[in-house]
Amino acid sequence: MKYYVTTSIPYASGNPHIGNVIDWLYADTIARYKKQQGFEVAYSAGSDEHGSKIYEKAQEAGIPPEQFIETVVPLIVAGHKLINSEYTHFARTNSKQHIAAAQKLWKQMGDDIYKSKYVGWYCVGCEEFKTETEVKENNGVCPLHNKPYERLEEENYFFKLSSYNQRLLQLIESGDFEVLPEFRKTEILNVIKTGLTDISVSRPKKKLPWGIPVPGDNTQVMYVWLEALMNYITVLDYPDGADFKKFWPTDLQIVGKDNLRFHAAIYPAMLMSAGLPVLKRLFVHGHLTVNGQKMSKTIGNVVTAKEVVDKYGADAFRYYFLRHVSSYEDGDFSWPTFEAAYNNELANELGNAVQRTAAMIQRYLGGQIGQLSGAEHDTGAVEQALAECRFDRALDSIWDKVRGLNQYIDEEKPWELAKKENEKEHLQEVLATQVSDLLQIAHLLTPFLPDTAAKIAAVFEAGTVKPIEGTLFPKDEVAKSTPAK
RNA sequence: CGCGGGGUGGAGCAGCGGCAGCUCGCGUGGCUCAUAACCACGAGGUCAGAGGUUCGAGUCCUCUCCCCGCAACCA
Repeated sequence: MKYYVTTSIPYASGNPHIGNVIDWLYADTIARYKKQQGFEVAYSAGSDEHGSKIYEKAQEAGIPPEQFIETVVPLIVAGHKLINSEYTHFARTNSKQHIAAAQKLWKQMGDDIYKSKYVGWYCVGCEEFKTETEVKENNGVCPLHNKPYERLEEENYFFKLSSYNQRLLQLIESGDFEVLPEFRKTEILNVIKTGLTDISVSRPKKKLPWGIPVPGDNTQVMYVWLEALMNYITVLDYPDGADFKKFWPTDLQIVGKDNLRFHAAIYPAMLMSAGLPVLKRLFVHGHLTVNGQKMSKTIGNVVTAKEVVDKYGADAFRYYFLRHVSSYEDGDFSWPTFEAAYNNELANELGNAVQRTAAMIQRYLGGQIGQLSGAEHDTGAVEQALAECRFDRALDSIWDKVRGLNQYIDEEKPWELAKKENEKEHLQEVLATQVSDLLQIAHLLTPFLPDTAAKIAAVFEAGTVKPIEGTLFPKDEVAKSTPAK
């Protein structure tokens, strides 16, 4: 039983965006879940290291692009560490392995790639082609350079995407390639139905020196996104590597909604063209807003994963973004909402349930838990939610259990049982049920909040209560260190 | 008529044909094992608007208004 989950790789031009981090969070949660279920799991992350933006940034910094990307990759790696994202494979598109494999794939696509001329509006000042709309909006004159756009021809390689229309429709409609959520499937089907056109997949090397050379034509380099999409394959050491043979095809690809077209249309077409099995499933998540606004440097509302993790820890970060950011739609972050979730749910409901249970066992039973009830737990709701990538719902239903436990404690009133000599046995049963519930909760929580789950399990696992040093989700500390905003 | 999402108590959301529900916040009460935590009860909604289908509509259909996102080879 193998499971391969892949995440879109961020462009290595600077610090990773919190949107990238959310990608990893979903992937990591699924990876841990599948591992828990006994699957052998591969989880790939990486960095996209070619293209004009990186080339320009490197020039600005006065260093060669090879060197520039080495300054960015550690930031991406650090981003994973920050939130406890444990990828098994890391794709670097400037690695020898990737370059060689990408060229192999290009050749594998055979006649689907052909040379043709691209004709468009070009601004000599900007040194780039402009879209029809942009040209129209500016009345045919580039506002930056105050020069009219020129009609220009350029030789490019093209990918015969148009010939995959029918096969893509069939693949997606049949569910052989599943697109989640349903409305994204509708969306991409509409796009495909209006007709996909062939797309340019290379650029003249003169204009874009930083890329992978087209095999057999060193005047052209591959378009960045084309070879970037190949990372999911090349990272497994395509075509002969053991990992490729074991893990391909991808079971679940995770992308943001901005990437829908690339990953739901172009990418599967490329795979078909190269004669490879198509990925099985694509999960498209939404974007994040801050205080209801799009995150933007201009507005100045950019929130980084680091700020949040530094203050509250990786598990609190994971908790908020998995539960309170909608898995399907766009989600919002704000400090007050985050802090409310932290205090009410993590500290008061979960943390306190652990604490009161541990304290009562120490006080009433001398720390000895005794016989656990072998009560059956219903985990169907969590499994169902995860099967649909509804991380938010999955945590909702785990929290139903947390609340249920607190209610149970209040109904049974162990502190009263403790006063009655003839209720000793009943008391032990009640407390054992609490422990069994908490162990169950910890088990369910493992993929979502790995550290927290391990801490809870450690308190009760041994049969004797081993209190946590400090507190799960300390409230006071946080209140002190974060004055009201 | 480019494509998609959304408009439900103060806030955030669920419900998608059968008594309007959840969390937060607010009010009242209970409890004392616990991280000033926990539990119960309550107030608060003409489900964006109009029309239609139906025994019955947030829920289906039509139209309108208002938000948001995506796309238009330029990853």
